[in-house]
Amino acid sequence: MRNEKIDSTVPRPKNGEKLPRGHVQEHALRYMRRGLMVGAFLPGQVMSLRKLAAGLGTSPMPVREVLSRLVAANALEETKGGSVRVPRLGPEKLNDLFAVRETLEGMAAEMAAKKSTPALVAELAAVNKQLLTAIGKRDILNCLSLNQRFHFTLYEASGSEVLMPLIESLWLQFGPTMYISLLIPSMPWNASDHEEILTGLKENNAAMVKKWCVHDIRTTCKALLSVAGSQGIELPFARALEWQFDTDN
Amino acid sequence: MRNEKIDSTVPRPKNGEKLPRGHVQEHALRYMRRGLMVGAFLPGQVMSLRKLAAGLGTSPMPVREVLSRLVAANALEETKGGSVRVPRLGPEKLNDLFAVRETLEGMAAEMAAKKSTPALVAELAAVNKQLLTAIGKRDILNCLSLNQRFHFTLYEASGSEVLMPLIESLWLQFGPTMYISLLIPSMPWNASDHEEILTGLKENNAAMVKKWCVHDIRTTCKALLSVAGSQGIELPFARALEWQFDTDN
DNA sequence: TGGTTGCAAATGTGATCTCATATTGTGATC
DNA sequence: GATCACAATATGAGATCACATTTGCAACCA
Repeated sequence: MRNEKIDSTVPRPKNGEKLPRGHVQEHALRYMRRGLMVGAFLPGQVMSLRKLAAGLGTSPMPVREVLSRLVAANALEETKGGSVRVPRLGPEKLNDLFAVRETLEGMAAEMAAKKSTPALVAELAAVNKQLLTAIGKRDILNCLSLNQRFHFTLYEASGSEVLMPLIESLWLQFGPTMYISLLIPSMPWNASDHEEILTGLKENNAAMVKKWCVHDIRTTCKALLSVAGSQGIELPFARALEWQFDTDN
Repeated sequence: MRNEKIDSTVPRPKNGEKLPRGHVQEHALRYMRRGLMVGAFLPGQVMSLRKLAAGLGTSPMPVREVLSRLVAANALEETKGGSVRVPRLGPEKLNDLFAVRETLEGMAAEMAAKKSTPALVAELAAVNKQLLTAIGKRDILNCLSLNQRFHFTLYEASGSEVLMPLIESLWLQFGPTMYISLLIPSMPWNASDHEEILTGLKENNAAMVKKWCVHDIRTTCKALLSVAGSQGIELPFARALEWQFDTDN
């Protein structure tokens, strides 16, 4: 993953080429989701419709639709004035969120384990190897990205079209808070749970996979809570942050 | 609940009165959600942006935003042409959906039981009494509505702001299919599980509440599967149905 | 100096318009 | 009579506009 400056402008058709229907919206949605997941938008930050549209080089129209979807997915919340902002998660809601994560992702992990294939194990092992490398290099952004890829690859293997959107909604909710909070202390990254998950998959031990997946989630929750203030994550230098990220997913 | 013909027109301010911000959208959203829950929209039916807007007496704009949200909540799916339609649920997805229901709603029921109050039990008992009356009168529409109120009242008591939206998303997904399928046979309505839930609440037995809540869901799933074809619910007379419903929720 | 009021910029909402595309209906052809 | 092509219509996406409300800021008063 290259952390090069994003070209937020919507890719236009080169010269008289076809442009797919709903192309702008799709791009805007990816941009927003990626931004939320990678910490480009801070908890509490209000998103201006017009500014976002200007940043993307489009009219406010597609952005409105995208923001609506994100509000519906609880990734954003609307203020009394109709604006939307990134939710600030207090400890109690963080606990709620991660309790549901344990339930839902534990279920997905168990389902995935029951239909595991050598190909899946190989892919997960490869991702985890990259993750270990990123950890070794203290490359936090890649740690987060690869950790997400590991989990989602596993959950996708469950084959449930119902579970995935729900899990994605949860990740979008805690994403901004997590990605910001992990910048404060030097997070002691640890992929040992992932190794246990891989072992469980190889042994076709669904219960073991579920157990360590839940353990991984619980560990993450504790880490987040240890740095989360009562009013959610607060960063004195938050405003100074301006993440640059790319949109390839 | 009165099943009078809905006045789909957006309520306008009487005479120079204040009109709340986002009033039209809110009305449209309620209209759509209600319609999905009460079987006004059939699985497979495509929703035309302009027709819906015309029916509501507004411009397509608010409707677009509402449809976006419903798509994000997986209550609607978009066709290749960009239109949206009510999803048709096959048996496998129905199973998926109800497996997640068991997990999520079982969790909510358990949480609710742990913080149950006499007031909650009284309210649930009252709703269930109405439900029994509706069953006795073979008032299917009220059965569905009251059954929903029973479950949601229970889940709300869990106090989880994370769980509720997810559960609502699930209900919106199977709502149309369920409300249509229950019109085919004379469904043997049975609220005995609800009685067990009430007993469990009174005895502060969270495990019992969860157990019977899951049992209730599983029973519903079996009933749905028994009438669902391989391509989702099919009704020869589907097109002839035109439900009239009111929007008070 | 602290709180309040008033004005101006910014913002979201809803409507209207254009355009490219998808859908549908009709007619010609095999 | 069925199929395919083409035209007419319908539809969604995106842009632009108008307006009421909210927000932010600054001047002003206590």
